[in-house]
Amino acid sequence: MSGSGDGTVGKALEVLDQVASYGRPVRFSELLDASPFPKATLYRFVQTLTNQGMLSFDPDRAMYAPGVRLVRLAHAAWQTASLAPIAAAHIDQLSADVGETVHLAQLDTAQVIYVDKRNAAEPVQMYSQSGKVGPAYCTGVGKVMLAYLQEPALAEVLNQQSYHRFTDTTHTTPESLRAELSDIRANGYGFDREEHEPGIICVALPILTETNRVLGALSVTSTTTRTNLAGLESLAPRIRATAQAISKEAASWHFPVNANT
Amino acid sequence: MSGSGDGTVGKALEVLDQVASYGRPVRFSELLDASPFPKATLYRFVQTLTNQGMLSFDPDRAMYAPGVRLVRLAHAAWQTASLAPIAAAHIDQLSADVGETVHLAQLDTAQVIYVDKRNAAEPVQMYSQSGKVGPAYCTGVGKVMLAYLQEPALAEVLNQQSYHRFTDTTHTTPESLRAELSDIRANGYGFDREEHEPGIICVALPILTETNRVLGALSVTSTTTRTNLAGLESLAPRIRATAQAISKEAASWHFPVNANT
DNA sequence: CAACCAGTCTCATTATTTGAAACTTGGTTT
DNA sequence: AAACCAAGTTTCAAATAATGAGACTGGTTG
Repeated sequence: MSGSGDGTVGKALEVLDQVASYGRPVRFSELLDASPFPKATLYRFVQTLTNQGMLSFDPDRAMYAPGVRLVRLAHAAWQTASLAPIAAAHIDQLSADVGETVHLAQLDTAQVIYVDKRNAAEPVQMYSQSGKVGPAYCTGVGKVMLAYLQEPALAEVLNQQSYHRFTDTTHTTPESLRAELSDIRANGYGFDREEHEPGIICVALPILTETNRVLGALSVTSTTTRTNLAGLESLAPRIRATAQAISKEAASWHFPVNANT
Repeated sequence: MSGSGDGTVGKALEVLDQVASYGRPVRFSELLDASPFPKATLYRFVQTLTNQGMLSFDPDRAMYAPGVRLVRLAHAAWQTASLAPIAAAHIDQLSADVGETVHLAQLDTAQVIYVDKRNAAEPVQMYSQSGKVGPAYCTGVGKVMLAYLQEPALAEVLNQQSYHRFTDTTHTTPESLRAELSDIRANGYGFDREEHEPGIICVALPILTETNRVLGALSVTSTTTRTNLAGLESLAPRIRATAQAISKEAASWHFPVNANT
């Protein structure tokens, strides 16, 4: 009942995603080869998106790329809908205190989107860092967000995971993942046990509303050469304080809904 | 023949823009009041966009905001279609050399989008800076980009400007603007003569392809208390060098279009 | 409890999307 | 220079999806 199937708009956005997925300008024919749509249909979508500014077309090379209008829209999204502006000061502090890399992530349907990051060494967030995506089933931030999803949605999201085995600790079935999710709910935090990349471990905590809806997640990442899970676990209370501060600020932040007229 | 009129997709994107324009979460009824669409139609658009992840809906407050999917798409756009990644090193250098604020902008139909910025004092680009928009007719970067637009498009873009008088040097008619555009073509650079904000002046140069298509623009901004137009004019050759370096790099950057199969 | 309002849903009508196929363009082969 | 080929563009009747007035629902107000 969802996925990529609502009407013409859904199909057009599917095309947009496809173009974005190449990470470089693409030819029409390349898109066509990989597209479920017939030539004329795909062509019309690409035309429409282009003259809407969602795609840009380089006439010299006959190639399409994501358009600048997206940059404008994303600015609005990042400012309004992401936790990043609220969280910025808090994660600065957190990163300074723990001396490790901090990630701030949100859930986009079945994927994790990193909306901000603090590198312990080089404490500067760069635009190009925001917007990166990752799998939900094998990252710390992904799992803690899944753990607090409500049931109709959770089942669907679990189905959409790829369960690709990156390392030998990666979850490869919805069942084993589900089991860990209830552990996470019990503890209030979760780990990445080198499930995505060997040598990389993290602790993650969810950022929840008062009604326990998931807003996002925080993680502190390190390597097995510098610390271990117990070491990271000891940071959980400190991270929780940050998560709660962010949540509290988010609750009071929504624009004053002033009385009508 | 253009504007916001292509089919269902165009209308849906119009709604998306509308939501983004508030800069805060909005109620359905607020959107409805300001919308050309009838209730049921607007409702369907908002639903579709929401379950596509282009909008997010906060069920606690019954409000819509731009969705995180946009952040993901914009990452791709910024990386692939904007000059920012290519230009970064060049504008670092430029900003250091001239000791003033440098802007990198691109044209989104009729508006200017700032895709990167270097502040002389605090030399760090922040995500939240990228994506800001401004008027084309009264900014340095805007005018130099308009100056190199080809005629069918130029006429249309000139029509879409608001010609709001911000200061007493602001252009208020397409004609006076057109006149300045030909000066700009003659010189190869343009100024902002306090047209947007009193006390703020800048020099701007276009970034062009070999075929003279507009890729973007660079500007160096200062204040009337620190310098004057002549002072800024003397920086033009230095800025041109940067613009050319960026253009050259952009030309060779497009992904190697490797032979098929 | 009646009136009201925001938000949601229905369904016959209407307009738009669809896509096979034909055409155009520009480059390459024989 | 004719024939060929691949990429991109346009056409048009049939199929499908969008439209929007109005009905419905659930919560709030006087």
